[in-house]
Amino acid sequence: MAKPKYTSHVGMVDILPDESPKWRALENIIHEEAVRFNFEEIRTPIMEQTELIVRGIGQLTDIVSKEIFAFEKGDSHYVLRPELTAPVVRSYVEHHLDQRGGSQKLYYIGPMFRAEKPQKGRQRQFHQFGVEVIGSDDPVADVETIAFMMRIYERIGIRNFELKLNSVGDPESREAYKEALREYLKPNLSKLSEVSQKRFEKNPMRILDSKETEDQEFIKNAPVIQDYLNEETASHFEKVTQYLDDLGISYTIDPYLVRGMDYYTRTAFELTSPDLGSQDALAGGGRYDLLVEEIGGQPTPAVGFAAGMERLLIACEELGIELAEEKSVDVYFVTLGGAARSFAIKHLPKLREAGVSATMDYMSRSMKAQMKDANRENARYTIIIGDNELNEGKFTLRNMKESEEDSLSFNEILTKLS
RNA sequence: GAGCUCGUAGCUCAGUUGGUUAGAGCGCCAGGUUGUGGCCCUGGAGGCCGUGGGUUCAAAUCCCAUCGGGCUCCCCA
Repeated sequence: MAKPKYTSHVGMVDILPDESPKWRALENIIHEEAVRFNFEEIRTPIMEQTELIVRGIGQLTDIVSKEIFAFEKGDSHYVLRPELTAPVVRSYVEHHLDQRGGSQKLYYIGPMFRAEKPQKGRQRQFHQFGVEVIGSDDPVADVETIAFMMRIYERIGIRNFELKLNSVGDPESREAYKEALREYLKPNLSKLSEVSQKRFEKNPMRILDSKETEDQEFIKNAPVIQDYLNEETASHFEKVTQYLDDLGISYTIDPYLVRGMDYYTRTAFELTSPDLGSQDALAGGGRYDLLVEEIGGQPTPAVGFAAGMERLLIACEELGIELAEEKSVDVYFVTLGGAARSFAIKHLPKLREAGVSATMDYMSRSMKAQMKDANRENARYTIIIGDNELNEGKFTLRNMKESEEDSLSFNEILTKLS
């Protein structure tokens, strides 16, 4: 097939009419559950200042170092947002949302951008939904965040997954642990992979997350952060696990779980699914108690997660879960001749005002073609209008499923359908 | 950034050791039925065989390059 002159950019896909209903169904579920959890929606711009993303996520992360779409215009440095935690925190600080009182329970749905090579479950423009609870230190916030995430999958019917949990420590225990880790790795530093060596000074914990083969034997026997958590952090983590147990949410503790963004502290979690292939992370998140201050606000604890919507839909596909109902329309006007067409166009609004979805042929086609179109559109009823009907003021209402017809006035039809 | 693999109609795919006007199913349009959809029958439209170059009397088919898709590694949603 010859390539069309214009195509979408690599890794940026159109959501076509056959696909969009399931997206809307998913969005509706997220909005509904958010209401039940009393989370409020926040919408931020697609672009942010480059500096915010670099500072927020971390200079050395993969996201910032190689996956960002950035450009300049005049003196401004724009970046297409690769994730939404840093932008939401920016908004929180910029608009003093702390002044609304209490903790802010925010959620979002929207497109994100990362300049990666696309593959299954990975696009350059993709969609996430997520939650950010800003202002609470309480393990309840961690667990409610996780519970919201799990609730979405539960409601959709995706149950085949693993929730991995870890604590990456507060600043104090983290420093102690990093020191121990450096101490442990130092003798073999030159044997580690290049990436890991680069991370050694600034972020040795990411080494634990390494998939490089030469790193594995050192990771295997590395000290575990749990042994370095101070009392407060350990007790926070224990409360999180206890609440999760109370809720019947099962998880596995993975002491080497380290997430891709530098801002995480204490609770970290990740949800993976065997139905996804190699890009198996459905969702991930954790606490980021230092980020608000890093971005210029008051020291404020926070926790959140982000979930990939394409990946969720892939899992649905694998599991045979249909999110959207078949398309349909209540009424299709089948018109014969100009008078019938002008009658139809005048009466469409009356049906719609009554809450009945209604359409008609736009192409002046034969009756047979109109009936065929009505069938394709999955119309519940056709209203057939010709000269006979117009003269008598009675129209043929055809039930398409039952293949039964009635002769009724328009008002009778309106009453019957609304 | 690296590897593997695939590009033929809107979609899914045939196309023999290179050999005349490149095919099927589905979908689309029309007719069979001058006022009735789905099922059926008939017909039609729709192809620079991804693109460029090479080999050959002859290329969808062989070779090279290039672009695009899919999958994998890395990393992440």
